[in-house]
Amino acid sequence: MTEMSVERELLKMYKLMRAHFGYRNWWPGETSFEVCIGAILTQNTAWSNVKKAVENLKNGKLLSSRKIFNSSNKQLSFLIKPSGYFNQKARTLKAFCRFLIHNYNGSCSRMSKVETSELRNKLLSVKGIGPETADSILLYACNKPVFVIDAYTKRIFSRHGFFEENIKYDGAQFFFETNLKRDIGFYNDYHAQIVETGKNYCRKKPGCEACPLKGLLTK
DNA sequence: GACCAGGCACATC
DNA sequence: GATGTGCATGGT
Repeated sequence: MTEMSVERELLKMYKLMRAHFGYRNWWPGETSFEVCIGAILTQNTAWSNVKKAVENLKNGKLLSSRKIFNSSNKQLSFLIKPSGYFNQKARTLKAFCRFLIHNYNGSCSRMSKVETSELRNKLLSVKGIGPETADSILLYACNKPVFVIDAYTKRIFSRHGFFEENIKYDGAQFFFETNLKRDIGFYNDYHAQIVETGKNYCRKKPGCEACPLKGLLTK
């Protein structure tokens, strides 16, 4: 496939998903900070469970970088318990808040002023933040044009023949970022559409009958 | 009860 | 570089 036709195919897929699900208006969250917290809590976890954990943090008046940083591990892990992996995630939340406070005075908008690849490397240096979490924060909290890759992305686009399912994170990201115009709003909704498609129609035992991408399947 | 969910760090080969 | 394992809750 030529690069142009790859781009056309990717745009076609986006349009089909978008027509099916409508604009997703991602990421759920009232503030940039809440988006960051959600990005950490949703690691390998259903969003329905993350919502409960975030609600607990709100009700506990703990949804700020300094409050989280100063909370006890016991209190923090108890509040985020519904999202699973609560000990690990409590550590990661604190590490992120420490990072945010020490470098940007606790301000997400200040963090967002940092150049994209530099900020990505800094985020990746925080223990517990890997490529998907870093990119989710970059795109959805900091408004940077980075394409977020997840398990759904690899599954869907490998089934459609664009690459192998075991492709590396950075390889898949390079594929999308070189074939699609770098546009924050577009990347935002494209990833959201992928997640919606993956959740509903492209699980490991797929029920593809109603999938918006049905008919395009090549594998 | 098995399987999965908007991953990541670490050990081992 | 590839592969395996622990982390943990809640929905299907």
